Amino acid sequence: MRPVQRTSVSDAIIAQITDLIERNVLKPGDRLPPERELCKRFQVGRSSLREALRSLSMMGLLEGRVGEGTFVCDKGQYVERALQWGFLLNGKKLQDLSETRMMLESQNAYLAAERATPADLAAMADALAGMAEGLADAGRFLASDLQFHLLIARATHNSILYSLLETTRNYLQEWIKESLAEPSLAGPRAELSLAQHRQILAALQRRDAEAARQAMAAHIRSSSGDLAEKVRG
Amino acid sequence: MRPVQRTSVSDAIIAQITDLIERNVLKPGDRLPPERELCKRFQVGRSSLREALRSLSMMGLLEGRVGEGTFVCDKGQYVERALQWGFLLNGKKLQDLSETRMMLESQNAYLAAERATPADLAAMADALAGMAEGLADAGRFLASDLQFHLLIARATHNSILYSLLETTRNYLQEWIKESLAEPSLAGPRAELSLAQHRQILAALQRRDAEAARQAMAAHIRSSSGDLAEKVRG
DNA sequence: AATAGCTAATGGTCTGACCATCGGCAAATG
DNA sequence: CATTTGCCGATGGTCAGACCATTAGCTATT
Repeated sequence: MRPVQRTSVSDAIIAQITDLIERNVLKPGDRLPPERELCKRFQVGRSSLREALRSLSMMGLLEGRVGEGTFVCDKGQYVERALQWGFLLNGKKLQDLSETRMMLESQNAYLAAERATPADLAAMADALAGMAEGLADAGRFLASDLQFHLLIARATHNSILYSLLETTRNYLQEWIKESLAEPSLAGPRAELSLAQHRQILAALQRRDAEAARQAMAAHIRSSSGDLAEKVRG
Repeated sequence: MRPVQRTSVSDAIIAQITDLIERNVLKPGDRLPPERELCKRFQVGRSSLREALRSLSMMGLLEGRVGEGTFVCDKGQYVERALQWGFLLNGKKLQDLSETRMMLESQNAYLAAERATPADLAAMADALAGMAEGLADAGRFLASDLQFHLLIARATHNSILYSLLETTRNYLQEWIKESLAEPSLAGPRAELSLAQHRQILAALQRRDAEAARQAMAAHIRSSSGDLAEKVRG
C-alpha cells in the first residue's frame, strides 16, 4: 500500500496551462480565452480557475488585464521572480544590500565592457549628458544616474544580472536619494559623481573590462561611503 | 501627472502575510487563523483571500491541510517549488544563470577569505572530508560538494549573498547532477574537483582573498564547461 | 473628421452554499 | 479499564451566481 495521490483542481489546471506554454501552443503575447469560457472548457468553477491563474501570474507566466483579457507573458521571468523572493525573505540589512550592489555593479561593468553594442554605448552617453544637464536639478540628475547604471546592466545582455541589480537599486533608491539631497554636498558630490561616470564610460568604450570594473568599484565605494554615514547618523 | 497606483486586494494580502513571515511574527510551523476568520480580519471576501493564500502556497511559504488549517512552511521549500518549473529554462537563461553563479561563487570566496571564522573553516574541512570519502558514491560526493559551497557563502556573513547563491545552485543542481553522473568522466572529474576544492580551502585558511577568488573561478570554469556541453548536446 | 457617449466583454471581488477530510470526543465494546 | 467505533464540528476545497470597475470598440452627435 502507498499513499493515494490526491490532486487539487487548481494544480491540475496549472499543470495543463504550464504544459501548453511549454509546448509553445500558447506563445508569449497570446491571449487566453475569457475566464468564464475556460471554466466551461475545464469543467471547473471560476474560483478554482482563478486561483490557478493567480498562481501562474505570481510566477510571471501570465498577466491579467482588466477589460482586455489574460495574456501569456513575453519574458520568462520565473527565475528573476524567485530571486526577488530571496531578497524579500531575508532581512533587508542595508549593509548586506550595499555590498551586494557593489559586487553586481562592478562585475556588470566588467561584462558590459566586453559585450556592449554601439547602441548600448550611445544610450549610456545620452544618460551621461542628462546627468550633466541635470547638475542643478537633483531629480533629473538622479534619474539619469539610475538610468546609466541600468544601461550598463542591460549591456551585459544577461537578464538575471540585470534583474538582480534592478532589485537592489530599488531597495537602495530611497537612501541614495536622501544621500544626494544633502544641500551642502550636492554640488561637489554631483560633479565628482559625474566625473566618475565619465571614467566608467571611457573604460567601456575602450573595451577595457578590468578598468571598467575598478572605476565602477571606486565610484560605488565613494558614494556608498556617504550612505554608510547616513545610516549611522 | 503619473499613472495612479492600483493595488489589487490579493496583492495587498500577500504583502501583509509575507511581511509577517519576514518579521518572524509568523514562524515556520505556525498555524494561521481559519480562512473565514482571516476574511473578517482583512475585511475581504473569501475568494480574494484564497487567491492570496494559493499564491503563497505556490511559492512554498504556506501549506494548506484540509480539516486542519493553513501552516507556515519551512523557508527553504520555496526553492523546491520553483525548481518544479526548472524545465522552462531555455539555453540562454541557463547560460545567464551559470554566469551569475560564477560571479556569486568567486566573489563570495573573496569575502569569505576575509571573514570566515575558525568554526566556518572547520565546517568546510568537514565537508571536504565528506567529499573525499564519497569519491565512490556520487550522491554523497555531490551533497558534500554543495555543502562546501554553501558554507563558503555562509562565511561571508551576508544573508543576501547566501540566499542568492542558494537559489542559483538549486536551479542548476539538476544539470550539475547530470553532468557529474557521466560514468566515463566521473572518476577523474571528481578527483580534479576535489583537488580544486582543497586549493580553495587552503586560500581561505591563508586569508588570501584574491587567491580564493581565482581558485573558485577556475573551479567553476572547469565544471561549468561540462555544463555548457551538456546544454548544447 | 473628430469627439463624446454608449454598450458589451472582461477581470476583480463578494457572498453563500455544499462537499471531503481531519481531529477530537463520547459511546459502545471487549 | 483499555480499545474500538461512530459521530460532530471545524476547516480547506470547490462551485455557482451576482455585482463592480475598467477597457475596447462602435455609434451618433458635433
